[in-house]
Amino acid sequence: MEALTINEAARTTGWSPRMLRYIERAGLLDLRRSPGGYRLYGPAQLQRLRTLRELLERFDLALAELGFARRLRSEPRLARAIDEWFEAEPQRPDFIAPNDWLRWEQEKHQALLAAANTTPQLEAA
Amino acid sequence: MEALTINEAARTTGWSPRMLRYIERAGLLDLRRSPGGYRLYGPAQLQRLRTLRELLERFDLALAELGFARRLRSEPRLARAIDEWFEAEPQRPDFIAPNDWLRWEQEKHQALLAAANTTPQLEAA
DNA sequence: CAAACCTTGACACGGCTGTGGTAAGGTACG
DNA sequence: CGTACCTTACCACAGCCGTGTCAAGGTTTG
Repeated sequence: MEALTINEAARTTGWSPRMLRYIERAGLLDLRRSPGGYRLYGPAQLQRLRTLRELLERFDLALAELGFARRLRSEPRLARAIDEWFEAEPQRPDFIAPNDWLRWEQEKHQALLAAANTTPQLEAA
Repeated sequence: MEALTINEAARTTGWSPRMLRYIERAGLLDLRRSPGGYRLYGPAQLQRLRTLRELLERFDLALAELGFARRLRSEPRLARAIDEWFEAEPQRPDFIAPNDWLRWEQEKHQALLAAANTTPQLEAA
């Protein structure tokens, strides 16, 4: 049969079955299905799921953000419009503002980390 | 004085003062400040705010998404990592899945539109 | 100095994200 | 055919986004 069903895939990738369905729905992974409709996970999909996990963790990304990245690649007009907006008017309000946004991003992270620290955090069994 | 304070800027851009502060905080607009700390909006900033509004409407974007786009431009490693992820394994699970994700995106939009239709929707005065 | 305006910080609220459940019903396979 | 597994659909819930509003206190300017 050479392809895993959802629970098996869940076990070998670390995602919950629930999330595997969610990820498919979010357009981040296409799967084939068995004649009866079962999701089938082949080696490529499994690999993709593992790297997905790494990617999200490494950069603290959300699935929705990847979804947006995906949209950027599939809508060149959108990508161009955004580029133009950022490019326009070097944003210098006479005094270059010290990266206030970095602080803002970091606050978010700190909140997350604080929450994570109080959580038991299951290590790989 | 040649620079507007927040309420004046709000009136001429269509954003609420609240949102102007939010936009600054989200890192989408840098401003200079008066000696006393008042936000000062010059012509460049006002223009930027107007085009921002257009951009969001035209592509149905969220501020957070622009924030992410900004992050993409300022973190090349991140951008590369994401590119690689999407590039890897042409995602063909043997049968190319009919764009399920398009439907998913459209559902979101439909919900939004439905909501918008029941809303009075203020035309440019 | 006083009136009008600004600042930050907080509470509030609906809507979406990311998760976890559970129920009702179909599939796989010994 | 029965058991174990899968599917979709829905409820739930914390946390963040986009907004509004209000309070306490500083700034501007006549």
